[in-house]
Amino acid sequence: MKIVRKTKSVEILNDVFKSSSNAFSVVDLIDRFKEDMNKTTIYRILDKLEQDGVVHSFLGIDGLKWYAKCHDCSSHSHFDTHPHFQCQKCGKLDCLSTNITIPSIPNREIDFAQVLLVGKCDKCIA
Amino acid sequence: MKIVRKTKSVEILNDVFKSSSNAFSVVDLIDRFKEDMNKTTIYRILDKLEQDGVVHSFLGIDGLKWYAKCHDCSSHSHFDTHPHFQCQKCGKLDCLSTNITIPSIPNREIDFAQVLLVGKCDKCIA
DNA sequence: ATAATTAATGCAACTAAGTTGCAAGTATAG
DNA sequence: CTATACTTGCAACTTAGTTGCATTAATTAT
Repeated sequence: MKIVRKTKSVEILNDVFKSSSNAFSVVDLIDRFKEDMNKTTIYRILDKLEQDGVVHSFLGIDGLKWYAKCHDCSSHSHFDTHPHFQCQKCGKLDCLSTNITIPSIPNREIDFAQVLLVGKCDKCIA
Repeated sequence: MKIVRKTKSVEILNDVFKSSSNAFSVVDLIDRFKEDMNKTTIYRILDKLEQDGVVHSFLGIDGLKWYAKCHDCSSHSHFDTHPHFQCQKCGKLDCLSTNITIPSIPNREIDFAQVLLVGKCDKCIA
């Protein structure tokens, strides 16, 4: 359920998120660390990091799973309400700091929201 | 690219969206019409209906593809900016009529947004 | 420091959504 | 009614993500 032992794999993945505020897709991480660890291990460690409140996860426009460092997540509220932006051209994805106000809907309990803005990033606009 | 011939399968799927404003997952539709048509056919027809501006598609919280009738979609702007609500307990998903204002982000071109609110529906709150 | 405990890992096999190529069927134009 | 070309079914495939189990390794107790 939580990360208990400091293994090499845990360290590697922790470093990824410590050294960058970017978001990373699991598919990218699997490819990037295919020499270092098995994809199963990656899935399992990311899952635990999320439960520990270190990262949060969400889906990109193609349904792939992405992870990024948590800023305001506790292990109780895993879900940021900040929007994510994905470039349709290069596929890159960022967390935006803009906060989104979630409308409250009558007769419904809203636990969290996923807001994905899709378009072109600065490098791909030209 | 577009629907050209009125086949039985096209009629069946068209009726689904004509007779209801609900959203339907492809997986559900495949199961529901497994006697009537092949899953490949369903994927292909839904794809065309979307290009024709009859329905719009989006991903649910589990990454599954959903379709719902378009209200304000033209075949040029396929993407509604209304939010979708999915119940975590029963899995049901609705289009909400509330409009969401998409923030504009400096140095980025935003083409469309996907807003998914996740929580409990009226029947599952109790 | 060493042994015992138990979590973490690798591997292979699996599941499920969605896609593709091709042969056969069928709606429509003429 | 025939020819054309769109549509369908089928089987095989791709890919993300999951599971079970035997093995390895981090941590705790001795």
